[in-house]
Amino acid sequence: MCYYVTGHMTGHIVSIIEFSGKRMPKSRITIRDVAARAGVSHQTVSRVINASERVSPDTRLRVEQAIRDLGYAPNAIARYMAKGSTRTFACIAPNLTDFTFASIIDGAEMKARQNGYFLMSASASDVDIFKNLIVQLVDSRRTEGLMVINPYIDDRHLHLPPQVPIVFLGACAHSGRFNSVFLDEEEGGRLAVQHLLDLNHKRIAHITGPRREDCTLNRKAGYLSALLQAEVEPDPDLIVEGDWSATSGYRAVKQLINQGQRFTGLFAQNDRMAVGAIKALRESGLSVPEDVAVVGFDDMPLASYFDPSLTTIRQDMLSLGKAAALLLLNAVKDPDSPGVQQKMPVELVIRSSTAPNRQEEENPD
Amino acid sequence: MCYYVTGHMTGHIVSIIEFSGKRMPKSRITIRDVAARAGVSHQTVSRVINASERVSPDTRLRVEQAIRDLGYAPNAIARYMAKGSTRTFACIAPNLTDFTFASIIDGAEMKARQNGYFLMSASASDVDIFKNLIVQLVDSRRTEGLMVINPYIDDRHLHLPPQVPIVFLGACAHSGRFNSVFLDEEEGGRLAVQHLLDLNHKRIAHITGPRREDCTLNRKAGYLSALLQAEVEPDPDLIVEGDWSATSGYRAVKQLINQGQRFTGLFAQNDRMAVGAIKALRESGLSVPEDVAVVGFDDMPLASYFDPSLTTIRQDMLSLGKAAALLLLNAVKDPDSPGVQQKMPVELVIRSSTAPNRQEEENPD
DNA sequence: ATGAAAGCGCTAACAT
DNA sequence: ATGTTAGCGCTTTCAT
Repeated sequence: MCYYVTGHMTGHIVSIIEFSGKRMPKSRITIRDVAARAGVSHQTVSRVINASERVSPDTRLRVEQAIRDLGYAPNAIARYMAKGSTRTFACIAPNLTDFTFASIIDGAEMKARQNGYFLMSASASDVDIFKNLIVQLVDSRRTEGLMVINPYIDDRHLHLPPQVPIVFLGACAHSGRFNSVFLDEEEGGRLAVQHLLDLNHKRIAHITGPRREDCTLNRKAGYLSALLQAEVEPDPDLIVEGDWSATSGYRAVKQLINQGQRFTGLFAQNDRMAVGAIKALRESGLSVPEDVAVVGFDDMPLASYFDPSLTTIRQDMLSLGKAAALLLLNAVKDPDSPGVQQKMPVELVIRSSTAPNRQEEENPD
Repeated sequence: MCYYVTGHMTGHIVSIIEFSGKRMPKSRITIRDVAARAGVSHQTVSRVINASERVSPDTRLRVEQAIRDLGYAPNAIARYMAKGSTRTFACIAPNLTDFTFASIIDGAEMKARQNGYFLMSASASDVDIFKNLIVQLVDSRRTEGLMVINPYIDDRHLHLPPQVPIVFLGACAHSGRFNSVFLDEEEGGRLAVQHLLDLNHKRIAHITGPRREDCTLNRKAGYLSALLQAEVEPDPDLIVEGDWSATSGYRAVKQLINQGQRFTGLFAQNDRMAVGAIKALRESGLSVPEDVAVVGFDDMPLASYFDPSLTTIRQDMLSLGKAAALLLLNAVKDPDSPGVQQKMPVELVIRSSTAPNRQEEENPD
């Protein structure tokens, strides 16, 4: 039951309703109010709410009662101002909508909260925004630790502040000053290509991410390493650079086909490009996996619902986020602890884009 | 170039690197340090950093120089402690990974930041976590405003605090105390079904979301309204409840088919269920759109890359988030302002799941 | 076991 | 135009 008056189709402000049931008078119940009511000093109240040592069971009860009576809740700002700690971490990502980023943030937020920390997340599409965020978040001491997702997509890693512990996500830190949590990208590439080799493919095309990103290089290293090990000569003409978008995967395949390249296997560095590639292959009259077997990377949501369902490399982004939060928590506890580089495992998920008629093992959603 | 030592396959901590380039000595440069160096009172420094009124150009320069020399940055906590304002909003969603939620958060964060506010986001999978978050965020005055995504998925809307302005996202507030920003769900349902009717379908199946959610009811109202207007008698047997997951869409269709229901059109209340439904249809030997035309809802990422590409209802979640942030900003400025209910437009996107051989208008990624 | 005093870093309200 | 005095709501000494 909605009280708004209509105005549909055009969208936008529809109606304004009764008075806003005026909010409470900025409830300013402080530790002193509680103290007064309990007939103790404000300090005793402080001791009680800090679950601290020596308070007589009797007064503790009285104070607790007063707290309940007054509906008192400690002011976190004042508290952390006195302590000099905000119990807040921040996470900066290129955007918040990419599901891998979102999963990382979700995981990190959970783990942080379990430990009494909050997480502010912000998106920085370019370096200027990033620099600005650093000032707002770190220089002004709003946060005690920083998570940076994809620090190497541009020069942002050159603008990191010295005051707080930092953890990189999705890339191994090039300097020991920082912590990092990242996937075993190379192993992922290797698993993907090994799988294609096992299916007897020799000419395996490769669509990479943007050249400058670490992750691109590492996945490609895995690709090369698998070929090498199988004694298959890599063909540079089969490697095309994309930009992670489905469209770029589509274009990459069109390009390969226009160039007359022959290949029966294809490894795309993410699922979106793989999906775009499959579309282009079909448009060219090639069927997947019969003519070309395709492997992606990410195991994105609904990867098993594409046609054909996607063989891909699976990772646990939630764990990545949790691990990052944990590193930050440790670094806050022990500021002189060394940077830790933590590599997370990946896993091959075989579906129909490489294995026709294979019984799907599950349909994650 | 990573300095870590190997340890691949198994994952987890890989190596520990050189000393952490010890962080700066908790730089505690305050307004008074600056004042001393500039030879003025701390209050004058405060005036300068607040870009405020009367400071002589001369002293202003001196102060600014001192700030630069010392690398001073104002402490946001202290500042907001003195002012009683944290310049922070919070957003609570069922999870952070759903792309619609993530888009809302991204949009809200941008708009908030443009206006000097930060956004903490947190996921609350159940009511207990939600209640706990309210205490941590609102009662302890960490935040000045609250965004709640999907407040009606459970009883969480009954636990909203009175101290701060609140905006609901994805559902119209049942009470005027709250603001809300929501889609024109009913219009979406109508557009979807009208489209199917226009294609001459009469027997149109409907897969809904969970019964208790507002959004489910509203989309269904649109379905019914379109049928009614076309003088097609709704058949309750064609309506099946899902849970938004692709699997539930799959099951819904299996159920309809097992019951021997006949239908040539299908409207699923979100794209994931639509995708699941299509899979089930195909397994039953029915082709889409020839035997059954399918419409989804959301225009999720890669919706145009499924096979067939998905006809669906598009919305602008980023704008939804921005609008919500704006409402909060207004409410903070003017605490006695009434609750605003803002309805956002939706749009039909026609692709091949209803229109065979249609030239795709674009391939969003 | 409890209280009093000082201060976290800043801003607001009065001085001058 | 600039300085002085009080806090914001809490925690941390240090007394008692």
